[in-house]
Amino acid sequence: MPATDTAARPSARDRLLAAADELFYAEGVHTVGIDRVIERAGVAKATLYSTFGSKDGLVRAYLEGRHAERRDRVLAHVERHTDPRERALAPFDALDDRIAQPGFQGCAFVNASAEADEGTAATEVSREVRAWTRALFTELATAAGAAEPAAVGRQLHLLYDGATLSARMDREADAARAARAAAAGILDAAIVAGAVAPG
Amino acid sequence: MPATDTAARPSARDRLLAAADELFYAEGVHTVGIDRVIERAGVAKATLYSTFGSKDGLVRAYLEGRHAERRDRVLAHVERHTDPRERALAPFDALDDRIAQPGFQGCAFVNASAEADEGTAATEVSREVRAWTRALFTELATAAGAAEPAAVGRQLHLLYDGATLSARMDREADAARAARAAAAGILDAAIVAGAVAPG
DNA sequence: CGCACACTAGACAGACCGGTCTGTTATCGT
DNA sequence: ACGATAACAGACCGGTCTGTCTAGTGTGCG
Repeated sequence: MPATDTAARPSARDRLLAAADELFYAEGVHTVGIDRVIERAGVAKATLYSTFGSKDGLVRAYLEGRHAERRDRVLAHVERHTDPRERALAPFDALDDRIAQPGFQGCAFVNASAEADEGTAATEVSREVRAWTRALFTELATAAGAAEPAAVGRQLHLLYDGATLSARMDREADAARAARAAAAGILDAAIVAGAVAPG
Repeated sequence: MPATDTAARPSARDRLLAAADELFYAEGVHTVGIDRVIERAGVAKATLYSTFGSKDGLVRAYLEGRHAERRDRVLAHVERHTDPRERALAPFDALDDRIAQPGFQGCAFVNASAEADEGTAATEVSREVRAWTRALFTELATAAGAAEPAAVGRQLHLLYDGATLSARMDREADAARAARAAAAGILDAAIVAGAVAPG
């Protein structure tokens, strides 16, 4: 168990994953070849293939790592609030943080699946991620007492996607805040409607 | 001038462009190689390079063709209406038509520039397209008497992007209609605000 | 006719791709 | 001390990529 060493060099797996994360996100899954990844990781090619099986396996691990990070970051923002309205808008604050980070390149899942074939890691992980995001917004809209939580959750999701895309394509730093403002309007209208027309 | 022939076979240029449009859009600019394009077009490789200079030149021509098509389609929908509110929402109807078309694969510009380097045709044409779209929404919001037309135009643009993305990623056929409903809410709130607080 | 031009077919170059394999070194538990 | 395990470096494979080049074929025009 070499990971037990104090202050030890990260395992080959971790170094591969870190290198893949940086290169794949910055330059694209298709653009970056295996050789660049193993060079940055300081790892032999055989180790990559015995660890991840294929390039697609590495891509899957990279995307699942991104998904876990995003989930944690978004939920952390949500759980800072108790007011359900604030909780429903919190994902936009999480996105705002992300956009402000140097090297922001948009949604890793959208980028990776833009030209991916069916049945590859990119399309499969993306499907999970999108389902999770949609469910989150729907839950938050329900908790906020929106009249039609499924429809409202979906509209929040549209704005969330639009902001991510605009931040990437237009390099506009305040895209998430613009989306948040629009989301607040939609949400408030739906909450009022829900209160006005109770069961 | 061989194009003068009645019912003649399209020129090599047109066949190349048609083949590129189908293949690049369906499978991606990176995925599809030159050989597949020239095979489908029934054209020699030398002809491609004497006509477009490089693959990137062909990609540029493909994307500019997509831009022209989109511009015409959106403007046609806008000009069906005289009511400025309906005009501002018309792009969502145009998008709804597009999504319903078989083989819809999302935004060609987003897909092409997902993993494109700076300075390539994909990033350059995408920049133009996005500026045009933003200007359109801002104009339409202004004409509709929205209180803050720049902010409203931007929010409509966010929803437009989100709907395009969701239709592609989630295969939801009514994404444009959901976005249109949200846009209508935002627009109406802004028009009321504009009327309530006049110059 | 003869010339210019646009096109076709396909070999070729040089780089890069994902993936396999060989051989070596170091570190572990026993 | 010893065998197993994991990692290393890097050659190698078949295939694909963009782009160039040669050579031959029609076709319209003066």
